[in-house]
Amino acid sequence: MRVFLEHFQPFNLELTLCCGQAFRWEKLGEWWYGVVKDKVLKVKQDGGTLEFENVNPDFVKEYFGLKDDLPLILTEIAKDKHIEEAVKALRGLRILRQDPWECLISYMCATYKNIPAIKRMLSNLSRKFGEPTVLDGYTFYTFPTAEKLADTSLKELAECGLGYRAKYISETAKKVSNGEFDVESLKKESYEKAREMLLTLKGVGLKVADCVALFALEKLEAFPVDVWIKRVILNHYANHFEKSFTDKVSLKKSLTKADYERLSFFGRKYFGRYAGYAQEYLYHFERMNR
DNA sequence: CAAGTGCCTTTATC
DNA sequence: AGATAAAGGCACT
Repeated sequence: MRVFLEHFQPFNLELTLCCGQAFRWEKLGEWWYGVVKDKVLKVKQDGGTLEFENVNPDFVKEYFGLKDDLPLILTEIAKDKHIEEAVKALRGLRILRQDPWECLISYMCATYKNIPAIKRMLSNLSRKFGEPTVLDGYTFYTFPTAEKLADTSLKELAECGLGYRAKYISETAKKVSNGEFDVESLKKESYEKAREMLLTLKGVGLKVADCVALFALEKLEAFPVDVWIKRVILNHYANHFEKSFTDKVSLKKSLTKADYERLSFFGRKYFGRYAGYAQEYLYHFERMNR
């Protein structure tokens, strides 16, 4: 099946899958393969056509953020020369609508890790505790359910390379599987409420909560601040803060809660209701330019 | 090649 | 409130 993209432009599949928001997509030959919920998706883009198999068109439009009015969003966030440059370079990058459970665990794994390491942890977890599905001769694994991870020993989790994250993930899996915590329902809540709820989980700080809000809960105003975004702000937006603040932030390697909130709040106010899009364009642009 | 630094941070403790 | 240390282990330089 295919979607003709004329009503969904701009869209760039490669950028959307490679910008570091999702960790389990791989390109095998001509096609991109990824597992979402219990399905293996197979996708490729030929210019103005998005071809896919194994899934219905509406799911594709939803998952790849094709329903977002990207021309409007890019116009709204293009507040200055620097982000204009990022938008120009990365036009077509969209925010995915990831599965909240998988996204939560993914970003809990992501703390203090680099992207290759995050990919390895998630691939280990899926291979060991997910369900295999074969497509085109390749074996893919669903992401393990909360029930499955709740029943997995800390030792087995640690063997996936999770380190100290294993106990937080185990604890969260238990809360989700026994119904004490409902990640899915946070989609219905406001950004503030969803964030507050996420922060009650151990292993979830401001950065992780903002990532889950943005990448899975449709809170496009969330503005996660990591080391890269901190760098962007110090290099291009320092004039929005007093010098004593930027000096302090650039000296210390980690952000205090208050520092984080200030930087994130700046992003939300300055870029507006689609600040999350601004964040992702700035993030990827900064990394691209090493 | 070795060794040091950095990593889409958070928690615990003071 | 804010500073500090610790927490896997791999990738990059």
